[in-house]
Amino acid sequence: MQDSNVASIVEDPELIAKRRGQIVAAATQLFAREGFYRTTIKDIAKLAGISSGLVYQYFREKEDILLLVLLEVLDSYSREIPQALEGVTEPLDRLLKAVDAYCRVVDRHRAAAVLAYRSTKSLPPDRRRELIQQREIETNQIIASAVKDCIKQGLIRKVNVDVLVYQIVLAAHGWALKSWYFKSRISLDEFIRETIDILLIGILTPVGEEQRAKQKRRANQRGKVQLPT
Amino acid sequence: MQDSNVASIVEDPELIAKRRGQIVAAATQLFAREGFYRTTIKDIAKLAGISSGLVYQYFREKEDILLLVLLEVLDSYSREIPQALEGVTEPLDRLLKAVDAYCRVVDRHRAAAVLAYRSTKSLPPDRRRELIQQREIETNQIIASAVKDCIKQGLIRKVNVDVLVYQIVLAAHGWALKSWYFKSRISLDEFIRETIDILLIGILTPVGEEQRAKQKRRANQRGKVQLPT
Amino acid sequence: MQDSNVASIVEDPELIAKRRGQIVAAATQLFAREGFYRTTIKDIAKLAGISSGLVYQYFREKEDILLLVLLEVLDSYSREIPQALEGVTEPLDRLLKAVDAYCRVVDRHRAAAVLAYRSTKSLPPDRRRELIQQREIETNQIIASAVKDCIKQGLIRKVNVDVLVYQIVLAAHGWALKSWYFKSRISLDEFIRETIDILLIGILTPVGEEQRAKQKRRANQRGKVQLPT
Amino acid sequence: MQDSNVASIVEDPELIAKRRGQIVAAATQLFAREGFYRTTIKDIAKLAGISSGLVYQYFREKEDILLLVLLEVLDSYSREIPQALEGVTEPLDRLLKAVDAYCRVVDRHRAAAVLAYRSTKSLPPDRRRELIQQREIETNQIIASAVKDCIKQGLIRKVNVDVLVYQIVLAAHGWALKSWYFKSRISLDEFIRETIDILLIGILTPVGEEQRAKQKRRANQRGKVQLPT
DNA sequence: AATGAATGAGAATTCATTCAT
DNA sequence: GATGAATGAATTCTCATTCAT
Repeated sequence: MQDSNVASIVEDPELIAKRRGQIVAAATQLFAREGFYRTTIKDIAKLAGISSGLVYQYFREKEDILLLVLLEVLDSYSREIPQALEGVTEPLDRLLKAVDAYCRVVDRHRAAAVLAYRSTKSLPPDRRRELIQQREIETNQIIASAVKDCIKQGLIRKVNVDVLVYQIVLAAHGWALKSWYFKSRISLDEFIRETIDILLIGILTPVGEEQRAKQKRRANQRGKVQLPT
Repeated sequence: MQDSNVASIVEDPELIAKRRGQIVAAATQLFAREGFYRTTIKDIAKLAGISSGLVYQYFREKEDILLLVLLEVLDSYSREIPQALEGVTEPLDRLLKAVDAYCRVVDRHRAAAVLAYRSTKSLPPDRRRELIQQREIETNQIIASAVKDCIKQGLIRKVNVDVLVYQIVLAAHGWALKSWYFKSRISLDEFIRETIDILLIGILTPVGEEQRAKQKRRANQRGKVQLPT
Repeated sequence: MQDSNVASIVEDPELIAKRRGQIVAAATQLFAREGFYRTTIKDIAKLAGISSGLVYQYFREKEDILLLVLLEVLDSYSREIPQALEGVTEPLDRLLKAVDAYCRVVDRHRAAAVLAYRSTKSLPPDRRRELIQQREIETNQIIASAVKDCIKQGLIRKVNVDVLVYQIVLAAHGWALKSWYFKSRISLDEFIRETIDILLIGILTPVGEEQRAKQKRRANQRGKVQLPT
Repeated sequence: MQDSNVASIVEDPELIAKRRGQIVAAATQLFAREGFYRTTIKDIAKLAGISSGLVYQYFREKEDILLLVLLEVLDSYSREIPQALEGVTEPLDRLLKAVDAYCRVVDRHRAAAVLAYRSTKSLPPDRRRELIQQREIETNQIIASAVKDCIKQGLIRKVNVDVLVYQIVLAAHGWALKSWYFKSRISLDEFIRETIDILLIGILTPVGEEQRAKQKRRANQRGKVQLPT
């Protein structure tokens, strides 16, 4: 549990790490289940097995807990995805593996992932929100650089990287955000497979030259689309 | 403003519609800007130009207002998208138009769209959340049926409809959810174009037979992907 | 109960006056008995016969109550002393009457008078403290102008007005501040009589010329003292 | 630092004296600047250079610190005034010197002097307050006996000793209590001179027999005043 | 003796909700 | 129907005091 601008009264770094760990773990659970405002400091303290006053030895205010909870989520992304990519060298393999890993991290931290969408606004709008956004951008870099490598090697088309990256990210988050829907309909493995399938080769059917040209024209009216010939 | 299981003390349906309209409009604005918990009934009443007591003649409790606000957002989708599709008959055209329309509706109600992600959990978990989810499923049907039509006519591949629909939906919502990122980087038109581009034809480069086979094999390891031959 | 920069949520001035009156009366009693910090809002509300929440419809924070309580005390001085002087025209008579009246006001508001000494520091140091001090200076003007009139007419010596006025004021306040001492030893009437006695003619014995000169010389060593010849 | 009924866990009297000295010195500073309730044990401990837990080895509770702080202030009076009187034998000289010394002690301990007025009520009303009052009475004895000596020797009139003593004491304290007023208007030396001037010979102008008789009559109506003939 | 982490009672303040007018 | 004053439960945060080390 890094400090991240969050002040603590206690000095001992080990103790800080331990206590903050307890508190953040409890808070993550409760924030995810009940939401930030419905969760009281007393609830958090009780679940963490400490007194409510002690929370304030490690966090200046309730919102600081939320901050660390959210940073934890983001950190779990930028920790676990690179880890999954270790040893994978082929650019396209790396990209696919990254998508796969992202979805699986989200799945593992499902509640926390949703939390990030729900509660970021509960932070005061100052540098703390920026902290979160900065972290999100950093995490996205992992995906982005995999995408760029693929483009560089001509493995994927020259698409807009920002849009593609967020398409991937949102799809992954979607597994958590819409788990109420997917849960009973599809497994994580299938979800990942289908998502990659669509992303990689699109949805259009392969068509004869004539058809394709027609399709292409129609699609091109919508904008930049350059169907492969 | 339909009643939607939300009880009111006042009888006159016209008055109910008018007052609820005022209140929901004010609440939408404030919930979007400040969040559900930070917004007080007094704030809403003041912005709506009525007294705080009067709110309770039209809503049993604060959460009922949120419910209507969220239903309003969802309704704006299922109202405006079909409207945009009027007169468009070709299935693929309809699908592309639907995506386009969805993104534009989200753009218009940006704050409200984000609100749906942030505040749904503020509703008690009972039938009210189901109400929202039911409505979301209904809205998604519009996209889903366009997809299915395309598949039926062989215009797009047999992809998993649920996954594709949510991919589209999340991409559209992404425009609002990540507007802090896109705002300074890309226009709505570009965003829509790029999104459709990726969805339609995927990201892989068109390759010679040999290459493609190799790619395909690799991709297939990841799951179902069946690259077109 | 004038507003004095203290904000209220309620608009109706009559109601404000009534409620603030209740609250300030209760608070005065409790602050005097228990001190500012030992007194809780709940205590005040209960004694005032209202709910604790209602207090915050008429005062923004606890310290605002203290402010009004203190201003009330000071106002009682500047209201009651001039009233006692009505019809008294002879300057010396006015001065003596003023001293007498001051002591009696202090006696009547004994607890509140002490409160002013105890709790002014509990106010935030900004303009609120200045407000109190400004008011004190204004009240002292009543005494000061009586003193000046006497001097102008040659009824009393040219003493330092500031010092004299505070001597009078402190003596009057002393009746409250040291009531634990005086209570069992002397009556208010006696106290006033003795105080005026000392102030008017000092404490030195009338002495023969020679003695007096010696005394005078000794006294003069201490400073400005100019014994009358 | 005498024990004064204040219990300590530590045995070694020297250590007790040293630690209590540190704590009381720090507390005096903080109480004076921030007030009793605004000052925390942690603040005191930090300023005293010890841990907060250690405070409770030398004081049973926070109020015990206040008690010692206040006793310290009172002791500084009864220590420094007699010291200033050393070698002064003439009764009137002693009285004047006592007044002078009192004002100067108050000036030196200005913050602490005010503290006594502000915080005595923060003590529980039991024997501890009595302890303070007893000490105050003792200090006043120094002034009182000087006054009595003067009266005995016919140097000053037979005025009410209690009233006169408190008049002197309050005037001296006034220098601290109203320093916000005097600070910019008068020096300590002037203040002392003027105060003594008024006390010694009163404020009435010396007048011809006829005038004086009139004045006397008027003054006498107010009470006991017996103008010297 | 000393430290400082831990406790938990307590207090100010807010605000959804009710109710008299 | 409408108003807005009144209620009181609930929550955050502070800090005196205790206690394990």
